Order: sequence, then structure tokens, then C-alpha cells
Amino acid sequence: MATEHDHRPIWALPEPADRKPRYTREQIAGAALRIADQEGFSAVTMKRIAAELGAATMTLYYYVRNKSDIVALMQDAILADVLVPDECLRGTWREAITAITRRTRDVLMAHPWSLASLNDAQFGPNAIRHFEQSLAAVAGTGLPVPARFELIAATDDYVSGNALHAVESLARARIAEQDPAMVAAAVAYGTALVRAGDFPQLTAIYAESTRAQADETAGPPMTEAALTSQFERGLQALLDGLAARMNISA
Amino acid sequence: MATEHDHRPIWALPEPADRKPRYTREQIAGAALRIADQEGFSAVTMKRIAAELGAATMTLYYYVRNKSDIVALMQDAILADVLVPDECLRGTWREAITAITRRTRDVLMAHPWSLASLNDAQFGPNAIRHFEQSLAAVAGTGLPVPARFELIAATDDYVSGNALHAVESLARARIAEQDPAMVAAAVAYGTALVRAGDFPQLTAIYAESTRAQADETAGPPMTEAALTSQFERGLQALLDGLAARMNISA
DNA sequence: CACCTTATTCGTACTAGATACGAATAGCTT
DNA sequence: AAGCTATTCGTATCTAGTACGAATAAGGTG
Repeated sequence: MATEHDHRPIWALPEPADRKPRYTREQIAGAALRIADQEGFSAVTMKRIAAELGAATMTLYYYVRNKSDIVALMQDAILADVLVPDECLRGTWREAITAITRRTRDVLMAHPWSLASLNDAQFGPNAIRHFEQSLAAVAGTGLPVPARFELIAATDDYVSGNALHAVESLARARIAEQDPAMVAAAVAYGTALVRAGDFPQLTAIYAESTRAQADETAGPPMTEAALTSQFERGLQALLDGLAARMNISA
Repeated sequence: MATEHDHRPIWALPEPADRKPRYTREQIAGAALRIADQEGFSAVTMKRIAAELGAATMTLYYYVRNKSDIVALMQDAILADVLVPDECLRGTWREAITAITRRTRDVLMAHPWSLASLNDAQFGPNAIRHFEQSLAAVAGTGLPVPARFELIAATDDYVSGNALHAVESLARARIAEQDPAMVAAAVAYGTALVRAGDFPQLTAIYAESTRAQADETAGPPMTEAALTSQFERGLQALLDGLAARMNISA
């Protein structure tokens, strides 16, 4: 096994297989994934992972160099779920990209820790498969390769940012319903600040929402369904714009 | 000072000011920010922050409840830089949003740790100011308020995701030039995998790039300038699409 | 089958970080 | 000057990651 501070991705290092190792990297990643999903990312510790597998803590270090290798394996394991069935890639580029993007968002939101835990973000096998699918999706555009990359990058940017914000929104909403006092405090702080300073837009909106007695949440919409339909509209707008600027049939 | 596990944002809690505290939360955030920018986010420890201020570690806990409060203060400090001069808000909505979005991206990329360290992402005063500016930017659209939110959210999603990916790209590029052996290993791993599996798109691109003897980087473009101009094109495409779908003058 | 090699497992120890607790210090008030 | 308590900080505890080397056991060899 290579030393620490070796920058090679974990997948470039041979996995123990000489005699009969009791575990595999896949099992380790799976255990870590289960813990992250059920108990939160911060519960993913070397000790906890080992316990999940019935092993001693230090045993893990025979399979990986350090914890961030395990995180990389977790990220790649998630990407397996991002892969779409081949049928999705047979339609128009727009249908295909939409399918991939939707699925990407679903998976990112199902594992809220994934976006925040991007360390060096190594490229694993499933990342490559995902990239291949994205390339297949835009193959029908007839664009030159760099433009295809750009098309993929733009949708990827959008979906990542959207998932990041959506996850935050939902987390905030969840905390808020557990602890209504906090909402009250936050709103009190916000309104005090708005009242004190020079915030014409917010003041107008606040007045209007008070008049309409809408719910007091000052921020963006909170339900998952609302966030998802907003995501869809943004995505289609983005695809419209990209298609027009790249001169490809929408 | 409120107890730990109080979910209220740090700004809702009174800052020590009775007698004569030696520091302020702003100084603490500033020290932490300096450390993060110069030595990386992982160098931001309570001990290190305190040392930067010439204080003892535990002194910090008189000003904040815990470290994540400090991170929240750092995030908000960054957002101060995201604010644009008022002149930027006077043109068309499109010019204004473009200006805000560009500046947002610049700042996020100047503090690469900021996107990855979103904890609960509390809303601080500068976040509110930034939101006010965004609302002012889109005020000229004449859209109903929810649609304005949506317009802002869409551009925000795009810029966050773009910055996230751009930061990663640049980090990868930086590591690569420090350690060319790693690139070789990663490329070797990638090509082996592509050769072994069923990757028609990647195979074609690899063949083409070999023939054209382009640089061997399989991924997206790496230079900051290239990433920025790609960002611009994506943003304008997104705004095109949003304008069309929302029926507002582009 | 006894035995040897070394792959694999794991116990112990060390370092670093966050923070609880309470003692020490020093502004302000009277 | 004395006292109250806001503010500072030293010490101790807990948790996490991981270096190191001992213990165990798989599989080949004589």
C-alpha cells in the first residue's frame, strides 16, 4: 500500500487480494454509506465504520490509506445511482440530458452530505461512467467536442447548485419545525434589521406578505415539491438558452 | 450567552459589551478569515484563531457558542464582498443580475473553502443585504414577487454550482502541476478502465485527442480564464431562457 | 502433516481539536 | 478602597485520526 500523502486516487491502488482479506473496499464504502444516510455524515468515523463491519478500527487502514479515501469511495458509490438506464439515452439530447440531470438531483438530495463533503473529489469508475452517459446524451447534437463538454458542464453546474441550495432549504425547514422558537428568533432578528436599515425591497415584500397574511417565512419556498418544480423550470430555461446559443434544435 | 444546541443564529445573540471586552466578533471572524485564506480552511482551529488574536483559546467561547458560530461569521464576512456598488443596480435587470452574479462567483472562488463549509448556513446581515440587492436587481422586471425569487434562485443555483466545480478544477490542476506523477497515474487508471469497458464516447474522444495530440487532460478545461468565459456563456444562456419563459424583455 | 512466510488483523499509544469547568484577573460602581 | 461580576484563561476530558508494531492465521513447502 502506498504511503499517505500520495495523491493518486484510491482506485489506482491495488486492493488487497493476495490471501483472503475479510472485507472489500466496496463493503467498507457500503457500511460508511449506511451510517452517513442514517446517522448523518458526522457519524461516519473510522471506529463506527469498523464497528458496523465487526472489525477493529485499524483494520480499515489495510484497505485504504486514510479516511478521505473512504469518503472518495462513498462518493463514487453514490454515483452508481446516478447512472440512468440506456433507454434514457436514446431520445433527443434534451430528453437525455433532462433525465440524467433529474436523476443526479434526486441522488444528491438523497445524500445531503455528498455535496458538502467534496474533498479533492477524485474521479472514480462511476464518475467516468456518468461522464460517458452525459457524453452519449449530447452526442446527437452534432456539436464539436468542446461544446459538448460545455453543455454538460452548464447543466451540471446548475443541478449541483440547485441541489446544494435545496438541501439547505429543507434542512432549515426541518430544524424550524422541530424548534419553532428558533424561527421566531430568526424572524425577529431579520425584521429588526430590515426595519433599522435601508431595505426598500424587503420592506415592501414584508408589508405585502403581512397584508396577505402569507406564512411568515421570509425566504424561498420550503416544500420539496415546490423546490423540485422550480428546479424543473430553471433547467428547461437553461436548456432553452443553451440550445439557442449553440444553434442546436431544442 | 445562550447554551450550546441553541439553534438561533449567532447574530440574534447579544455580543458582549457590558464592561470592556478585549475583542469583537468581527475581529474574531477577520482573524479566522485571514487564516482560512492563507493557510486553508483546515488550519482554522480555535487555538490558531486565538493565537492570531493574541488570546487564549477559551477566550473565544466568551464571544461565540462554538466553532460553527465562527464559521457562520466567516461566511457572512465574505458576503460583504459580494455586495455591489449601487450603480450596478440602476441598469436593466439583466445587467444588474449579471453584475451581482459575476461578483458572487469572484468571491466564492477567492475563498474556495466557503462553499464546502456550508454548515447550517445561517442568514446573517450581509446575506440579507445581498438578498436585498438581488431583489433590487430584478425589481425592474415587473414580475410578481414569487417569480422574482425564482429568477434569483435560478441564477444563484447556477453560480454556486459553477464556482463549486471551478474551484475543484483549479485545485485539481494545482495538485497536478505539483505532482505530475499523480496525473500520469490517474490517466493510466482512466485509460485502462476505458479500454476495458464499454465506453464508446470516451474512446472516440480519446482517439481523436491522441490524433490531434491535444494536451492529455481528459476532463474539462483547466485555466481560470477558460472556466470564466465558459461561466459567462452559461450564465447568458440561462438568462436568455429565463427571460423568454418569464416573458420579460431580455 | 508440521512449519514457515507474510498477508491480514488489531491493541496500544500519540497527536490534535473542541469544549466543559472553574479559577484568576480586572473594569466599573459605590 | 472594596466589592461585584464581566472577562480572560489554564486544566482536564472527550473524540477522532492514525503510526507502530505485535498477534493471528492463510496458504504454500518439505
